[in-house]
Amino acid sequence: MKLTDFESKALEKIKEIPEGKVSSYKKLARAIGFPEAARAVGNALHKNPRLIRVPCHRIVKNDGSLGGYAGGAKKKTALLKKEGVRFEGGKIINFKENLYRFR
DNA sequence: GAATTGACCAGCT
DNA sequence: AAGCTGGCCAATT
Repeated sequence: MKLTDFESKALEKIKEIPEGKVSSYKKLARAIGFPEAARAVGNALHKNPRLIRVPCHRIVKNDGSLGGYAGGAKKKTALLKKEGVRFEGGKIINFKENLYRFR
């Protein structure tokens, strides 16, 4: 199954996120070139090429909430926790500090 | 090719 | 502060 340009770009951008950092769908979309395509980005990740191919668990909502995960939100939280991101009630505590900015 | 869907976002109530 | 509505985008049916 081939990926579309949009998905490819999104995945590439996500790939460059370092461990322990997170980003939002909106910012990722903006990095790609579609500042208002957060929804499309989320969708691209939802029908992920293969789970684990890209650190999609490092992408959360713009508000700091978890959002969703193809393998289960639980897994997502666990992974992030393992990487050093702290959560509280399903939301990131120092979201801003763990936020990775694309260039 | 049109309509529906979905891991979102911002604004309003 | 929490919940609802409308709006944007690409992929799928």
